[in-house]
Amino acid sequence: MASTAPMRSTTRLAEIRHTPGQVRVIKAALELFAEYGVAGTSLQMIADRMGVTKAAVYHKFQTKAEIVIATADHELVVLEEAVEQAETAPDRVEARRVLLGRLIDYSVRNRAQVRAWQGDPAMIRVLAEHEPFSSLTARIYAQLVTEDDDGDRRVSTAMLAGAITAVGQPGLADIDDDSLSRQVYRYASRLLDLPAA
Amino acid sequence: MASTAPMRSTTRLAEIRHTPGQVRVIKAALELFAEYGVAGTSLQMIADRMGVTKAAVYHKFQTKAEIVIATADHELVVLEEAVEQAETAPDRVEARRVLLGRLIDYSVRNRAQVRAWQGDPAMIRVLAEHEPFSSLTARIYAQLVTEDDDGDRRVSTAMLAGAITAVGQPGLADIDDDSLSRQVYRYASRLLDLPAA
DNA sequence: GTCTATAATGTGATAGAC
DNA sequence: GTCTATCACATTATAGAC
Repeated sequence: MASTAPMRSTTRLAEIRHTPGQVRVIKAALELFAEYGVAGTSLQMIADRMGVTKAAVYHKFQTKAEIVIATADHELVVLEEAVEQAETAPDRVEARRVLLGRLIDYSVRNRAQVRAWQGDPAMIRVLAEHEPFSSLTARIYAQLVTEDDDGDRRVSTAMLAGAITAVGQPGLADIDDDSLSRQVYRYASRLLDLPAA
Repeated sequence: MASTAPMRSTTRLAEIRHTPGQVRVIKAALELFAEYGVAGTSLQMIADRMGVTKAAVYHKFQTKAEIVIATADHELVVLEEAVEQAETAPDRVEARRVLLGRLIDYSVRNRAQVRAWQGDPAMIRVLAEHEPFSSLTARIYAQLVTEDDDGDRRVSTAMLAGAITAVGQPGLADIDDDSLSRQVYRYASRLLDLPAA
């Protein structure tokens, strides 16, 4: 938050490095996870989409869990940047505006992935034991929810998260990114009692 | 809707009958789907939870897809009743109030399942080809979205669906059903421009 | 880095006895 | 209704050649 020391993750996601070969695996895996879910995606499917064999994939990552974590780390870098920017904002309201705007922007521009992700039990299971993720989540919530909040803001924040990730619904596919972002931001501001932008 | 003929599903979900043995499979499957996702749940896991063998499960349902559909049908009966009630409401606003209230009530009281379900690619894949489900979805949206709506209400309705299903988030587990329902209803009313109850 | 080949196990599904 | 036993195949993962 703006007024207290930011909670630093022990590992900064942006510092995690992947080889070009690993990034190719990550991109293929991300598409498939969005389409079939983590549990519904096999290493054979990843290999097929890359046009190589399973053994070639295993050369870059030793287990499937590692691939899941790598895809998460790769995507969450954007959210890490967003929360870091919010943590330097001059006041709480501005911090929330910045963070909210970037969360929505990211979600809209990665609709399919965001939708598939959140709620995927296999992904949740892996991320729950992944320190950088829990740390990042805590930082985001620290910006959006004040410590003395009653149930109200906790509920509205949870609903906000659900509402934002709803941008991936098939029925909204024809709405362009900018227009959708603007509308989502407006409704999200209502939920958080923020003045509309 | 109140003013036009309701779109009838070719099959009424409430008329689908399951044997007691089938219902036991459905209950076990629902728990496991919520915990591991559809793709992450094997027939062996279902059998283990029931304390029987796989063959005993196959005696009640011939394929895994049938189990998935049966769990959906079993749960969606409640939503079918809700939309049927809304369709007999005297006007649109009242219809929306009724439907929204029942959707929220159902979601809150079945938090874990609702959260796991929506967004599970394997579930979506099966339901997409399942006529009673697409028919039911169409009826619900017909109540919540008017035909001449611009993007605005489509977006707010999508966000609403996401927001409601967010009640399953772990951080809200300590909030009791009634209190959570009330708060969600209040925020949901804002999104739909309904007068607060 | 990528391949073929293979191991060990899990999967959906079936046959037939009780 | 439930069981044991089994099938054909998919799965994660490894070994070793090129």
